[in-house]
Amino acid sequence: MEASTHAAKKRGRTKSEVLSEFRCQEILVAARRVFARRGFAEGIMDEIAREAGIAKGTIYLYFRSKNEIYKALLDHDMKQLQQSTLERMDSVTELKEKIQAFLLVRLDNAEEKREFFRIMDSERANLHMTRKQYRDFLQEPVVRLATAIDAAVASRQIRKVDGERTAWLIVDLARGAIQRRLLSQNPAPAAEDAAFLLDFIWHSLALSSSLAP
Amino acid sequence: MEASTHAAKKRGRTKSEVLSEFRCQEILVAARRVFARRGFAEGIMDEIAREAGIAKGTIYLYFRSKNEIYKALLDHDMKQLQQSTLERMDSVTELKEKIQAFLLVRLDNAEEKREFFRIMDSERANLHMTRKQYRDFLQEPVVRLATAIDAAVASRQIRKVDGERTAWLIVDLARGAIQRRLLSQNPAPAAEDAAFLLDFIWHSLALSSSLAP
Amino acid sequence: MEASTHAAKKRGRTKSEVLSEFRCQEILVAARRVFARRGFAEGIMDEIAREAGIAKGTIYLYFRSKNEIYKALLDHDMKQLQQSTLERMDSVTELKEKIQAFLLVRLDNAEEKREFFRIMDSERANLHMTRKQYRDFLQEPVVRLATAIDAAVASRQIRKVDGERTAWLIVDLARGAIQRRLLSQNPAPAAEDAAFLLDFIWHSLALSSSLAP
Amino acid sequence: MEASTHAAKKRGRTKSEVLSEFRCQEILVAARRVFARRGFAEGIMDEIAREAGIAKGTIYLYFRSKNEIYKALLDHDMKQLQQSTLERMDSVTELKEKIQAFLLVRLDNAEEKREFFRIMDSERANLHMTRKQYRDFLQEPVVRLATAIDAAVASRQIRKVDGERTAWLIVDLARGAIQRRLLSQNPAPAAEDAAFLLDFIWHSLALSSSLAP
DNA sequence: TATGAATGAGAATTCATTCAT
DNA sequence: TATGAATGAATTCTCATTCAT
Repeated sequence: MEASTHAAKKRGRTKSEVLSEFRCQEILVAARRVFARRGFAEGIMDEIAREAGIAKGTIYLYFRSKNEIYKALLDHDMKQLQQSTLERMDSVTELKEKIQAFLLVRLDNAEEKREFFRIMDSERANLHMTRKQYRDFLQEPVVRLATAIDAAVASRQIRKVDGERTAWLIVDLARGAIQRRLLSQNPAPAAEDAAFLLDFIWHSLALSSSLAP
Repeated sequence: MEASTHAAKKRGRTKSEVLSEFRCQEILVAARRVFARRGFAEGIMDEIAREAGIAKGTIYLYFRSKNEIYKALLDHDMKQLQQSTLERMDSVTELKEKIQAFLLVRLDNAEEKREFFRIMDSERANLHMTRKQYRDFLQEPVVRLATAIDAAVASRQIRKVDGERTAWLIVDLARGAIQRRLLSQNPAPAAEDAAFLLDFIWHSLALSSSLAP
Repeated sequence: MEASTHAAKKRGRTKSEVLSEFRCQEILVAARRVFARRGFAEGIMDEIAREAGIAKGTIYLYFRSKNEIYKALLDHDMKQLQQSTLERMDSVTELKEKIQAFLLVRLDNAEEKREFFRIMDSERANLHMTRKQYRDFLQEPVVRLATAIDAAVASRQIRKVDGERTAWLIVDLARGAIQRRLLSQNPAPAAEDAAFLLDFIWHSLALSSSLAP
Repeated sequence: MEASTHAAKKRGRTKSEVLSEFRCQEILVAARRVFARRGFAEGIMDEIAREAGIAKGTIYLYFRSKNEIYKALLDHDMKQLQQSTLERMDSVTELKEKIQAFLLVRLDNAEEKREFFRIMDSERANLHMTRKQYRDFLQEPVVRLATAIDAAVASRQIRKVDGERTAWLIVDLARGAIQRRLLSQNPAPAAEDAAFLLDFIWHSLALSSSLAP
């Protein structure tokens, strides 16, 4: 895959290679819509084919089975979300900014990719991914957050907390916010939700709060 | 079982009513296991029957359809979780205690009822419940938390926050913790996770923390 | 059957014999209603049981199977219709009266026994009776009619026609009239339909009509 | 078949349309046989598939359900009988000829289409057609007969009778004759039965018969 | 004898996958 | 490569019949 992409850039891929990749994308786009609408079991191949504007049989030239499509879809979308999350996080330096970047990119994405998030929450997503896959998907941004938190602790910017565990809490808060946004008819602007979360989180991490007993 | 039959006779239920209810329970127990394993869609009825040790046709004496079972199951388990959550929360008075009660009861339950939580996270749970039902299910404890938070704000026990929004965050944190516990092989004791969450939340709510910019 | 009935008249049947026959009748009455409503395939045993006010299992103490009930029902009702038809026909002497008697008894019966007539027209009635049974059922009145027609021909009361064939036509006319009555919402009085048929038939049989070419 | 395919190309149907229609016909032919044999209720779809030499699933590419097939079948065959009946009746002018045409076409058809007539007599035919549909099916030829009868009355060709009622009698006679022919092993030639019926009818309608009291 | 819960074979229908064109 | 008709295993649900009480 990488090889052919690379070669293609240099001298133009063969027509059929381009076409082939294009078809794959078309199918995944259609499948994403259909799975998001119908779930997995009812996500019928006929409907994917119709939505992609090709014949049912054609799908099998590009994917071995319905399962395969599902997995490819999950993999593709997870990787993409992963990547844009990391990019945005790496573009800032301060912990608070990193947390904000994380929250914003997740909430924004959920807006654009309702479909993906529906799928991610679905039963099949669980059945199709191993636990390991699922953790890995979440892991990478958690590691960045954790590292940044640990650094902030070390430099006394925030109170002493366990970096990894805290990072997971941030992920949970983002996830919950997204789910509520998906369920609600007229969600508040993403930025507002993000701000509220950041405020909550930052208050918790702040130094020297004088707590009630 | 015998005990309950005995009790039933006193309160006037006929033997067959008791038996009938017992069968219903048996079926629901089996269904819970199977749905948690397989999700909603695949070859379920045969498996539920096998798991319950009865014939397929028998199921239809007690439930009109597969859907019906699913809904009964959701309804039953949600109500039970609801009830035990509210009981524990109502048994204490301070906000911090209420939050702690909420967290503990959710985490404990998740331990006992892995299956229910798997189902609750599944796609079908969303398809089968109206949004309203789903919100209502979460709502009640949220309302209690929100009320308690607002009261604590009023009496200057904690800083000024929006009660309802904050309550939802607490729910999200609990949910996330549960999911991670379900995925992990050897989760930490529930009490420990609860303590960590409570600490995080309470730091955030505390009065007069001096924040970094 | 005859034997036991006879004995019973003399010294009272045993209680259980009476009860048993009573149950049989109850079941047949219920079955007639249900079959007429639902046809055979959908004529569910549960419904018959409910309609008869007994338990489903009980039916099987009196009839070997659903088929058996159906056949018993057909047999019983056919015999009864047969008998009342013959009685009425035998109570008069003239051909015209006999035809009239036949028509009236059929149309009247259809009124009372819509249910039986619905069943008789149903697919199962055909599948359950051999052709022979079915002909036999119709045959007996046909024989009487045919004999009377032949006699009337011999005595020059009517023109020369084939008795048996003509008898069948009369049966057909009665059957058609009944079917139309069953389909119509407000059928005319049975006597009126019968009069119209008799008029039609009698004009056909009359002597020395001067026909158009 | 080839011929029709060829013709189709001229008139612009695609090959697949022709094929599709052909499959539909195949299925209907098979269904007609099976329904005539078994009635509507029992294990039909497998048998239709076997009889048509295709897989069960294939049927559902052409018909939405078993019911649909039944209705299509009824509709098709009724329309066809209707049409040939009317054609034959319209090709002659005299009442007597019209009656004869009606009788002949019905009896002839019954010969060719035993199966259709079995179905028409079955319980499901009644359940599937509204009363209105059923009457309409019979109605059209009845209207023609009735009109012709009324005209013949007006022109003093026959005695004064109610056109419509009399027309129904003719239909009943044809129906009865057909049923008897279907039940009998060696029925007389259709023409002979038709002649006998016509004779009976015509004697009844004739002018100035001097009736016995 | 009477019951009605339990049974399980069998029905219609769906849909992922194959394959001839 | 692309098609979409054909396939048939798998699924849910029904209901005549049995059987323990």
